[in-house]
Amino acid sequence: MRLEEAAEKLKEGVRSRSLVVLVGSMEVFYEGRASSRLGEGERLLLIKQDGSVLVHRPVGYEPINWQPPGSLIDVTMRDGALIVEARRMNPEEILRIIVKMVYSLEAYRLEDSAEFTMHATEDEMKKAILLEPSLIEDGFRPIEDERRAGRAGFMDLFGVDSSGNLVVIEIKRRNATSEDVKQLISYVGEVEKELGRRPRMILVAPGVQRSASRELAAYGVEFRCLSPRKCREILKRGRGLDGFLG
Amino acid sequence: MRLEEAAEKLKEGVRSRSLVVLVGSMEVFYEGRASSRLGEGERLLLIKQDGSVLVHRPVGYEPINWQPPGSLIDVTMRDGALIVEARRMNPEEILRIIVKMVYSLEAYRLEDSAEFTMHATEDEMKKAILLEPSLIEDGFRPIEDERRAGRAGFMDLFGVDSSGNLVVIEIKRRNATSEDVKQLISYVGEVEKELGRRPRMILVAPGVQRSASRELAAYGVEFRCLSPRKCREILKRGRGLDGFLG
DNA sequence: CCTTCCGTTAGGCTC
DNA sequence: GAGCCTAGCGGAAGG
Repeated sequence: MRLEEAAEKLKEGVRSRSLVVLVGSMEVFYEGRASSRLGEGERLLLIKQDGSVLVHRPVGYEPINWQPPGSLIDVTMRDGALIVEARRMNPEEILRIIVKMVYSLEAYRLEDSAEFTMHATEDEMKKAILLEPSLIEDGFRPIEDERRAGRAGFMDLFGVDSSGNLVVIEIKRRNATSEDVKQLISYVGEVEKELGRRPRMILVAPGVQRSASRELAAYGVEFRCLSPRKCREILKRGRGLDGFLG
Repeated sequence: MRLEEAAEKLKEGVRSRSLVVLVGSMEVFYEGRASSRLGEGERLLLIKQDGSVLVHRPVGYEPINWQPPGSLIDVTMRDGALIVEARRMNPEEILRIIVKMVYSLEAYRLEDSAEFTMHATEDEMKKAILLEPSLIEDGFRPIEDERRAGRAGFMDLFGVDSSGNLVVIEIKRRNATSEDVKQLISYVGEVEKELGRRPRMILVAPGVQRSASRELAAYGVEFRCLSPRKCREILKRGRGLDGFLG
């Protein structure tokens, strides 16, 4: 496809807020928070309906260069070259793409209003524990959700065990880090200040990083192995029974 | 395009390790570390030469669903539906795309061996300071780059001031957090243990988060405002003069 | 292989 | 709007 023809099609696609898909050979320059240069090569250029711009190389998950939604897109021919510029302010950044050859260029008006749902988040792990407190241990009773721990922040879960001891629970959907242990300890410090009793500390996660496991022992923090996946199964079962979690 | 025809073209594209670009209507299911569902809608499906898979909605910088490089891709027709599955293990995850309609489907063998260069990273901030140590203060002399601070990790920069005091410098390309202050303090603790002298602590960043600014004062950490952009200008000037930084 | 840290992080949520 | 935190973070570097 001739570059002049491509320029017109690109302009029209951007003007009509279409999804523009261009495959061709191009150079890319970026200047803003950082700056980068990418020599000529064959790539995919994507301009979305909201002004997002993505330059994808033939490999890799991530775009090599991009501009986030809301960028102002400008298509021009200058000295026989097809130039696509995407600007944003705050921070002021510019992405300049010099298209040398166009193998394919199409614009689409796509309709996508479908709902996206994501499960097995940290929040769902908490819901599973509330549904089945014995996941922590027999006799555990949750008392408060997201209780404030002074200036340390909010505890994931606060409850009592079968002996009446206070229990502070920190939930992580990924392997626990020493940072998570510290966080739990800081909560417990606040609770002790406030209530005058030192609670048990339980870290709930699918696993523990090695560095964190040392600290668990050092600070007397207990660990319960629980994965998001298991929680999801529990919730599914729970929903199947009465569906009260919606 | 008929789904059967698309399936054949997809299979061939994946087999020949091409970049496959499909625009059409599809549902998406993901199950792995988390799980997600996305109802039918019009989207762009990208399958890269290295087994990366990206599903892009018409808006937004990020893919709504994806699979990283190295995924095993499987294209099948089942009950009249075109199904693309991308699996990975470790962690075990599966992405399933049910294609209902195909508006466009092309496969490309792209050649892209161009070099990518990026400037104004944290590393370049350090180079700027090494080039102009007075950015820290008059009389500052850098001694060591990435000096080990016991088990605390590696200091960004280690030097002495005009009075002969040791100076530990931590560089951040973004606003400094209280985490960064803690990191700096832990380095200094190790240095003090090792050398028996307590160094000055200087945090270099374009700004400080509010929470961190309290800690700066509390722990006697000094702050120098320096942005990646300014560093880039300094390096450019330095290169312009003699280009010895290559 | 695992751990740690950086990113033009982006995106979401709170204040 | 600014600040702060999380992510199916991804990716790189180091051990």
